[in-house]
Amino acid sequence: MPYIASRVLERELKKGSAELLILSLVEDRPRHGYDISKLIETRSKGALKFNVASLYPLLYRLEKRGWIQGRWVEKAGQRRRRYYKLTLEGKKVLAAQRRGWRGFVEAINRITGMEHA
Amino acid sequence: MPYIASRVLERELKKGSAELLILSLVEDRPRHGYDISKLIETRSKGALKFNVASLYPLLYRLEKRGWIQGRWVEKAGQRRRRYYKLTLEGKKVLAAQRRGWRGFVEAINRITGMEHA
DNA sequence: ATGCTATATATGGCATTGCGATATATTATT
DNA sequence: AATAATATATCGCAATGCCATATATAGCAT
Repeated sequence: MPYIASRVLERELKKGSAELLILSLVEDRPRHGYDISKLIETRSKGALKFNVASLYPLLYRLEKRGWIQGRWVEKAGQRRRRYYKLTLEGKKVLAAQRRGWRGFVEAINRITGMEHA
Repeated sequence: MPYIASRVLERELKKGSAELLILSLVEDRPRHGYDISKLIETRSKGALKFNVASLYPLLYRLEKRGWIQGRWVEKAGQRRRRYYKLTLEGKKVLAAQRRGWRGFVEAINRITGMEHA
């Protein structure tokens, strides 16, 4: 029963940054859930992997809060997709979350002695 | 009912990095719980605040895993304190967690477009 | 035909766990 | 006498991440 610490850390950390990730990814263009999950995997080079059982409920929560707005898109020969776009309110939240993220990283680095990271 | 996004983010993120913070703080010298909680507050300039109802159970968990080792220190005119020191196993875990943290930050920055942060 | 993989969304339910609230104990300050 | 700071401890609720599973479509291999 080896305890793989860094993997645990990453799994735990992903939770808190999930909103920031999603909001960032729908910033430039509307995206559907599966697209978001794949983007997170590829852009992080496999370091982060979003479980769909976490992703979809989170998308619903963000939409309920009015940070993203979804609409169904039907296309022949394709399963229907729900594309989410960032709302005006969402833009403000994203800006705040980016500030929060930066401040948080600085705080952690200060405490753990990783200034130069 | 204003939704303070960055505060939510920080609270959520703190969870995952809690182990890294504690292990880092007992790296140079043994420290007791209250000391650790105060250090996190001061070194982060108030950005991070550890709830004691989270801190103490976490210390027990880390000790149970063998990453830190505690011992009671009694001193006249003082409430008894439990000083935790980093074990050999803990040192390895801390190194792995630091690598994990760095990789995680890089992954997030890549995904959210904050390379230059 | 059949099975497997990728795409795409959805959810029941369990297990984890963060934290508000509260408690106990000692010392110093007002 | 009351309050604040130091120091550790825990009950119990609420939040939520994810395993497992389900549904539906399309492409490709066997």
